[in-house]
Amino acid sequence: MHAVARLNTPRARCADCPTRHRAFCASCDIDELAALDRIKSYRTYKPGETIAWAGKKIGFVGSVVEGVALLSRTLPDGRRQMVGLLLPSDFLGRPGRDEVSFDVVAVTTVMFCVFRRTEFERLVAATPHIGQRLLDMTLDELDAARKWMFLLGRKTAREKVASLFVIMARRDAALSEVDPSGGLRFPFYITRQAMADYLGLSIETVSRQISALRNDGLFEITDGRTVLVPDFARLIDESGDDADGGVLI
Amino acid sequence: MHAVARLNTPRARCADCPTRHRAFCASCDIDELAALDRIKSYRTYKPGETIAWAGKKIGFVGSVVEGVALLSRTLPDGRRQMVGLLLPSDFLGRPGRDEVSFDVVAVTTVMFCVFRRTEFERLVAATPHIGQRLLDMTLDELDAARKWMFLLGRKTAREKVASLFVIMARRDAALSEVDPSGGLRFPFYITRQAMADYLGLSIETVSRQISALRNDGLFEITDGRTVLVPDFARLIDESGDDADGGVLI
DNA sequence: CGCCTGATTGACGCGGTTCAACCTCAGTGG
DNA sequence: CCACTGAGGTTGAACCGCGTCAATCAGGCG
Repeated sequence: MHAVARLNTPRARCADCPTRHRAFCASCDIDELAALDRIKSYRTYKPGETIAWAGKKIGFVGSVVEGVALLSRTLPDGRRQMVGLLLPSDFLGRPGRDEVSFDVVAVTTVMFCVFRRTEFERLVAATPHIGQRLLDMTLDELDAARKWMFLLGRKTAREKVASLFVIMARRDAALSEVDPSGGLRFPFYITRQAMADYLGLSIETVSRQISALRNDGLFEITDGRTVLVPDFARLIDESGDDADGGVLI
Repeated sequence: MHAVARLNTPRARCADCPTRHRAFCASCDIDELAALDRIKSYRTYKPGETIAWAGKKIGFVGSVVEGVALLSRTLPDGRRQMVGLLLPSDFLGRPGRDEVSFDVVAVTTVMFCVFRRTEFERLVAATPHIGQRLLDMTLDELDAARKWMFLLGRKTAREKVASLFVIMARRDAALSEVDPSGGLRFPFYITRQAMADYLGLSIETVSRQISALRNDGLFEITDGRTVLVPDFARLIDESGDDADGGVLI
């Protein structure tokens, strides 16, 4: 489904894009943005829609403008592992290869700013700092993936669940620019199934660990969608990360 | 320890480097190699030596010329997870940041071709296709890390161990350019501890699974250092990867 | 020979999965 | 208005895979 209707909104101009200063184009100047404007288009996906299949071709590359998508791999017997998240400003696809390695599925409605792959490759070749920015973003993702590997390989169920709440709190605090060190409150919409896929656990274990952490006073869940953390430092303790910030993302 | 002695060997010239066509400099021309020759130096580390500590600064960036190093993270309570491998042609460090996120330890004697970070950054800015090559290599590493996440999160101990043998076989076959589909034979020097750190298991479980796979005829270990796989397809079956090649690295 | 490091094997128990029952809540339609 | 339904979540009970602890073994080296 193409977001034709949106092409006339202010968002259609790169200079007004909400991800203008974080996406692959962060370091582009006015002229370069104009060049992007000429070759980009928008594409949106509905919640649950598959954006790309593991091992299959996608003809485009693109940057998330709004919404959330996730990368995962599923075995024929049903085992599923989430391996990454696409948030606004994250990039999907790579220059020089036309297939993706993982299933990409929209969680919310997702809007991408997309380019034909060959056209984008030409652009990168002509605009070196786009490549540099992509390199920087990719290195950050690699670090995050490796920290995640630690969680999957070595943390207990309780630590995994606590880690996830720490991450969600951090991410929310980063968006709303609140200091997360004291008590804090944030919304959460993720299902138990998604948490389980993320953490390499079963949904039952996730549910039990959430109950246990709640009983131990590490957080409350009011009205089912809002988490309230009275003492963030205690939650971090439970997450099993050492002091120097070995925290995901 | 600096490999001063080696500076007069043929290897000291980039054009003769064994990683010439695979490392970050793969797409450099003669003139660019000459520029690299001018600012590079070599540095070697002994087996077991720590090359960099997680969260600490390293003043240089560099490319592995020979040997093996590994990236890992260890918690104060001793839990350890390997999160990556540095093989010849792999790159350590990143432009624009002077600390590493993981411990880097030499497994064998490792020789790096190193650059001062600031100098390397200038080089990347002046030579765009170096950045592009780094991006490509980093994207490959990211894919590998994500496949590894699947292994850590969802595979059984038996599948993990089988996967590791598949990987070692593939890597050896790639080096010696032998078709791995039939029976094959390759050396292995990795300790149980390293395998356990790699797979997110205990050494005892690794040992038991190796015995089980051996008893089931999936491979033999002659003389303690050589693995013999009579039927590679069967081993792949046991690794739990689906057909389309969801295999690490 | 004794020592040390790495590997194997067994016994045991715990943490997390599996299977299953039940609960809540939001639609939906009579 | 309430019964019905289905999806997501919680909780319990039983099982078992893997970690832990410990004993033993094999090989390399002084």
